Amino acid sequence: MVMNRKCILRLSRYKNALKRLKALGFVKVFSGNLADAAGVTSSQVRKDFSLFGITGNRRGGYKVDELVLRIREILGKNEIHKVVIIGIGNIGNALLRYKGFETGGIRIVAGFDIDPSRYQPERPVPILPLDEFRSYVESNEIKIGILAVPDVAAHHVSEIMIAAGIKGILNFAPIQLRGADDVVISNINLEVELENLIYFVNVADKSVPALVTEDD
Amino acid sequence: MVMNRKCILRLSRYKNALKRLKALGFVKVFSGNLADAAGVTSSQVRKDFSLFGITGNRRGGYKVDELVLRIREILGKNEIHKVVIIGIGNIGNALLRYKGFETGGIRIVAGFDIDPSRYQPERPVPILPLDEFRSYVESNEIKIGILAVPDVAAHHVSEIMIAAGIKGILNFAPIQLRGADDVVISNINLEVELENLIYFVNVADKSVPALVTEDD
DNA sequence: CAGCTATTGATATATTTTTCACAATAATTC
DNA sequence: GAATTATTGTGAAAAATATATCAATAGCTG
Repeated sequence: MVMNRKCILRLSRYKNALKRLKALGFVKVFSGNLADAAGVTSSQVRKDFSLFGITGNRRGGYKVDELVLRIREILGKNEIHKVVIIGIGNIGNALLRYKGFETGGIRIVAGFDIDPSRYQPERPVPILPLDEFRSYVESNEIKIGILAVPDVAAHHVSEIMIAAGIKGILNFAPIQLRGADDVVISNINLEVELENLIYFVNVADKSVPALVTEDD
Repeated sequence: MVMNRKCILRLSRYKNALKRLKALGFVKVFSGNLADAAGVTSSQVRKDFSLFGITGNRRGGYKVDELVLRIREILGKNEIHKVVIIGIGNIGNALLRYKGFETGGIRIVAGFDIDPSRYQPERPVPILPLDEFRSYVESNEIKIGILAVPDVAAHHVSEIMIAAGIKGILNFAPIQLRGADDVVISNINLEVELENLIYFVNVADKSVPALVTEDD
């Protein structure tokens, strides 16, 4: 089965698109509707679905509720997933306070930092010393962590995370971390993204054909 | 010339890798060094370079300083690029205060919001009423904007940005925005990224071969 | 300074990803 | 309820992307 990261990313987008379509009153959708809402082709939608064995009705499309449930199941979103953050600076703090995950089965449960002035162990989402990271992760069976420390610390901290048993890291530090054998790492690099925009805005200025980019 | 978004993203990463290699004392690099540092193959590095007419010396590799300068030139990073943010909530505020752009030629110059309690017009990086967005963008010739408003407002605000003359949008709202003809949009969707990690961590649990993902 | 060696740059090959095309078929119409 | 139509599901084709190969050659060695 040829099923890759991009395909999963699209699955998440389909789920989001479905949420919007549902809010608009859709009870069933056709691959074309979803394609429009998610910004892809209808072939792509059907192909993606076929990879995961998602089926609809010929001529009848897909029932929105069933489809959402099926996608959530594939994405493992029918359970709650606990997530921790290391590095409670600007970005880490913002993510710690970010609302809007919970509906989707993602719950940020704790933050960690080395700076004692940032500790807030009594809060509902506590900010704890980095020293306590490993025991917390182990006793709470955390698998996913967000890394939001300065670049110089990033590699070191990623090793701490992996040693503690974290299996998925969302990395905001501006260095490209590489996953170990059984650890998945997603890198989000704001500067790289902005550089990309700058590049394409510049070439557009030079009247090269317009460009639209997707994330992935 | 087959030059796509991914290729530009890699160019940014090469630049970052070069910065690190330089700090390590490298004066010249071979495609293999860069490949290792950036997590790609050496063929990929040379292919990317050839697309932009970047040349080295056979047997002599590439001179780090020249290479960095050339890449910066291609990315348009030898000038300062002014960036604005709309939506000074958690994320927007964090980005407004984020250090580490300036070295790279990116400067966040102002934030905008509809909530008067957030206005701070006297700060070095002022937070201004959204009403003033258009005139500010026009008189300061801003081309790049970060969109960090709640999902329900995202589409509307993106139209305001485009109407004001913004040509590149970095979108943090959890809906997939689509670019107009001459507007480039990059979507960063935290929930989608986390869902992705969750998926791959889950399949890894089920002892499927290990997966490592790259951003893009 | 002739021969050797490592590396680029370019072309060819392989792989991955997307789109196309259409048979199968479920809903709708008459 | 037969004919028609719209939509899925999938295998084949095309396009895009990445890797491998190798001749050309710049630098190194003795």
